[in-house]
Amino acid sequence: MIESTSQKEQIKEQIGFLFEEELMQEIYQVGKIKKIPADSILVDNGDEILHIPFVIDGSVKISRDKDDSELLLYYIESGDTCTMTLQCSVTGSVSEVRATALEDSEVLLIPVMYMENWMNKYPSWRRYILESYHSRMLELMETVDAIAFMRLDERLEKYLTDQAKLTGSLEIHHTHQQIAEDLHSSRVVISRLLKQLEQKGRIQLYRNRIVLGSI
DNA sequence: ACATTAAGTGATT
DNA sequence: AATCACTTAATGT
Repeated sequence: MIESTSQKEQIKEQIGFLFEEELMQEIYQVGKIKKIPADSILVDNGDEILHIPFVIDGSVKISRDKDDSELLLYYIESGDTCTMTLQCSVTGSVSEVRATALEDSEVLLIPVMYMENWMNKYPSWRRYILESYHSRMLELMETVDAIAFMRLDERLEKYLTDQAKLTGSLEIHHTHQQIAEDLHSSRVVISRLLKQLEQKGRIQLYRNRIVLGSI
């Protein structure tokens, strides 16, 4: 239950234009706001999905996690939701992915029991869910393309610019190790490629910090 | 001052 | 492009 007026305002701003007023009222009734500190895990591999998370502030990274190694799939920004969790909510299965907050973020949690009901009751909800599936699928294909057709150095540059666009900052606060994990490579390789980019004048390197020259 | 963690580098596969 | 082995640099206690 969302009571605070300011929180309602914030939700309305992020997703209000998507849904009719009646549905918004239901969302206020059953939704809960949760704050997610940067780098904390929202949903992990194998977790049972009881709520559908909508990102209303910040951004979340969705990654595959297998045998201690990771691979970044895509990001979720404000107003979006993760399709994997939608899938799980319907089938009652567990999550196949991990969701990590990229920065301090806030999510709106909706218990899954309302999902099907809303699918029938609200066309706007149905449309939103289908569109969400579609765009997540497109993003996934973009990552598949990148893995299949781009060299690692190109992928790294794309990773850096994507990250910058997402956070609206030219500074990236990740270690080389973390970047290596996202790209499913090794720290040494990433360090070398970053060094090359620095020598080309594209970026500047510091400890725990990378500054992009431009996007 | 010392320990820990992040980043840089040559050599090898 | 990955891994090993090692060095150097930055940061925390």
